[in-house]
Amino acid sequence: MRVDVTLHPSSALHLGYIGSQFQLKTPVSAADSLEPLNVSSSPRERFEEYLQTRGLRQTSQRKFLIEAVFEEHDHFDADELIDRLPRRGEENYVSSATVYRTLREFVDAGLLKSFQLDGRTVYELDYGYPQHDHLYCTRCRSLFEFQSTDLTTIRDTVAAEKGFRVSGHRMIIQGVCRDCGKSRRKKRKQDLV
Amino acid sequence: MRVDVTLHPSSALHLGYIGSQFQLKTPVSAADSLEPLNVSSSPRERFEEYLQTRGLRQTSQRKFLIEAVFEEHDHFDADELIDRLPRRGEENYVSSATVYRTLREFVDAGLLKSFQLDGRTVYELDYGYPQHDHLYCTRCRSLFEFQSTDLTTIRDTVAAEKGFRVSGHRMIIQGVCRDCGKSRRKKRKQDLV
DNA sequence: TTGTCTGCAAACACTTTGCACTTTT
DNA sequence: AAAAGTGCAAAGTGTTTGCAGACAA
Repeated sequence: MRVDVTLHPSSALHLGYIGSQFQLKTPVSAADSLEPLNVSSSPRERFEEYLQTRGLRQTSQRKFLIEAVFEEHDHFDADELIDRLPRRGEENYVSSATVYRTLREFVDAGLLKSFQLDGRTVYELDYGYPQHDHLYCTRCRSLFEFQSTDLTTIRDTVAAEKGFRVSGHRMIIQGVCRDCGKSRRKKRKQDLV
Repeated sequence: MRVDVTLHPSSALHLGYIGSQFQLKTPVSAADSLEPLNVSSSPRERFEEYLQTRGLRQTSQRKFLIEAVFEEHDHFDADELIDRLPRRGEENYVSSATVYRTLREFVDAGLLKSFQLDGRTVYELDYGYPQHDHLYCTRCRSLFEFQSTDLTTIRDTVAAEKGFRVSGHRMIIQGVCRDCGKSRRKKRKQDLV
């Protein structure tokens, strides 16, 4: 089963770790990115813990992937990730089946969050990052983050009215970003189709 | 190209029609559905207009599909629609290729809106319906609608801050609906994974 | 040793497309 | 007659899965 937004089931544990020593690298491509929170252990330590408590194994592929994923701080999909991993035959090659399997584990472990965009599954770092939502530029297809507590308030109010027990939400604002707006400002209506 | 939420490009025209004679049937399955607005022409008339202005043709399949789609007022995906259409060999059979093609046209024409959920494309009536968002029950997988002008206000504020020109948004609140909450209230934590 | 994990290839679900034929204009 | 639309089957995507051998515990 695949849910549009997958929240890690072990969020209690997760929250327990917020606010101490480990600090994630600041996002690179990220004029608009949010500051990471401090967390008590690295993603890698956290994942080890997750594996241990479930009797799962620490394989070279999993170790390699966690480094690869947490090196970058952008949104990515499975394909983009696979593209920047070693090819078949090269050292540290990981099959795409394993990449898919491992990404799901990262989501379960609370390290990544995933959602659907343009038909594919997009992942982003979750562990140590504050809750946020996205602006999506339909022209250049990039994602920008924003935070709004008001949004959460509305969410909870609406949910309460309908008798819903909330587990999360996904808000995506679509439009044209500043840069794309600049470069193509004079587009005529008929071209917008 | 497929965008998570597809807004019809001809919304100016669309809006021009709100507020007159034609009134869509009230949604059926709809304890939680919103009231349709009055619009000046039926979806069918609107689609004819759309076809004419583009030099496209009125085929029996298109006529049949528009009736079939606007008969129901729920959310649906291509598969569900195909299921309630005549089978191959029967009268009025429409191939699934044509169903897919036509659904895209309905979206272009501003009759339907589409978005992604659980990996598939979900459609809902747009023409003559007010802007709204969704609650999604992850247990029974049903969608409920809600309206919130506050949400739109937040959206516009956020977008303005980031220099975005907004074309739309998609908010989905996930959780467990009232009914599902009742029937499985005593689930233990370990089962929730 | 035991059970998990991996890579491979095949399967999958959903959607799109090329093409020859049909239909609308 | 010309252009657009349809059905069919085949091809695409993006992702999952069955299985035999590889490996961590």
